[in-house]
Amino acid sequence: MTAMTQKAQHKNAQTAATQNETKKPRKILPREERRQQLIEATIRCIARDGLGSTTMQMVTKEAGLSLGIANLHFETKDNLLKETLRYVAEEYHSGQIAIMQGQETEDLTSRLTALLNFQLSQGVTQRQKMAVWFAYYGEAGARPVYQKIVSAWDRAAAKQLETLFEAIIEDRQYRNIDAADLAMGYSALIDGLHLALLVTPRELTKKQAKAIAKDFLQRAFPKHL
Amino acid sequence: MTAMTQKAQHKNAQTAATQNETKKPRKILPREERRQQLIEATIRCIARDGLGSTTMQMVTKEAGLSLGIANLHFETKDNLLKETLRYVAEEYHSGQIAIMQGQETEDLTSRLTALLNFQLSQGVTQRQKMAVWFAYYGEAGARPVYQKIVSAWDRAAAKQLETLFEAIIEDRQYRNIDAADLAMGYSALIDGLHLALLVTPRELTKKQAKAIAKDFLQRAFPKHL
DNA sequence: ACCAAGAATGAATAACCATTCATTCTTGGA
DNA sequence: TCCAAGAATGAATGGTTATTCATTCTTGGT
Repeated sequence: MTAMTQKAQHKNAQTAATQNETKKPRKILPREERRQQLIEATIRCIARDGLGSTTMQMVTKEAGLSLGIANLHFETKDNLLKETLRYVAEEYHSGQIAIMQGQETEDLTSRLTALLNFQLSQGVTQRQKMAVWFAYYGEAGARPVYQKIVSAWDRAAAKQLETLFEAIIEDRQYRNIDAADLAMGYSALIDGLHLALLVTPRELTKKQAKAIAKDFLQRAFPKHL
Repeated sequence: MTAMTQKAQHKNAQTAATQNETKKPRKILPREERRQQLIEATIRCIARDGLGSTTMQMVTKEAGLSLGIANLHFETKDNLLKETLRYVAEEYHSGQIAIMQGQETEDLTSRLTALLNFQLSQGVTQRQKMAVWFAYYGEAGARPVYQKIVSAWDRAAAKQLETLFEAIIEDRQYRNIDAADLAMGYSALIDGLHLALLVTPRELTKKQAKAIAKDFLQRAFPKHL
């Protein structure tokens, strides 16, 4: 390492994210923008190659940047992965919560269908997102940090769903229904459908998944659906 | 680092699996026995440390054996992981199938509850098993091999469940129920409950999970449950 | 136009890990 | 009892990866 670094000329530089070309015009951007860029590259890598075999080299190349940049903005790989999970968890859960407590409509039925449509929407059910989601769940058993990141959002969403179900039960006086249990069951059903869409997409279309989820709600709340 | 790594003598040797003691009596066993021993050690490692950070060193130490033994019996790490998944998948799915097509009872209702009790039994829902299960699902998006290993069993179990539901529908002439969709919904619910038991065990007991699954079936087949 | 601050780069480093294989040990058959 | 077959061991190897940091480049303020 005493010798000068003579980098010679290798200028094949393919910046995958935004298709650049022959050279490499170094660009300086604000911290937050770079972080976002790296998080999104990380999502793409995890979806394509799995959480286990995603490397810094892959992520930074996917982002069209240099190897050292991830450590510059996230300190460690571990941090980058945690921030990526945080981003995906926040996107999904805050979307749900917004619908459930949103003022757009007081109508309980349409709020319910809006929730269902969001949970099985194109945006949420794209392979990329679901792959990331389950990659983290797969490691959650061994990494309490991941559980902690998700659990705060998760609990909030569960609470909201329970409240919504309680309102529906009250609205038309359903009998022998426990809002908490039903909410847990519905959430589990949605998770299970996401998993099926990811692992066996041949056996289940998104349309079918929606029909199945709607069926669940119809059986529970026949007076509303 | 050109010098030899002279880590001297560290003979604390703890063979975690079967608590051995001071020395190390080498033992020779038939191939199948060793393979099983290593698969079980692998399961424990994946559950404890995650699929991503499970190393050969950990697995062989967990089994109380030497580093080279896994390669001796499984050729590669990749193979060991595949065989481990195959073992877990077979155990779970063949258990289900045995119940569904078993001759023990012709009674549809008790067959249904037997299935449910198995799917949420102590054996199936122990952290160790579920952690392995979801660790593999997490990588399935990026590793078609894993999908293939599970999919054959999965399809068989799905077919059986559909047949069972068809028989139940026929038995008491339920109307407006699609056996295939309902079977898919039920399977998704069970998967989702397994996930919840793994990731948020604080929010869901096994008893609760059983109640929720039974609830689903009761709503679908009120004349049977 | 110029320059200092600091953003970006990537070669080098140090650590880790799967796999190999020379050697040691075990055991069933003679 | 003795020995050959082959099971088990673990140090060594080669490849991969996260992380560091000296160097280069960009840009906003003057």
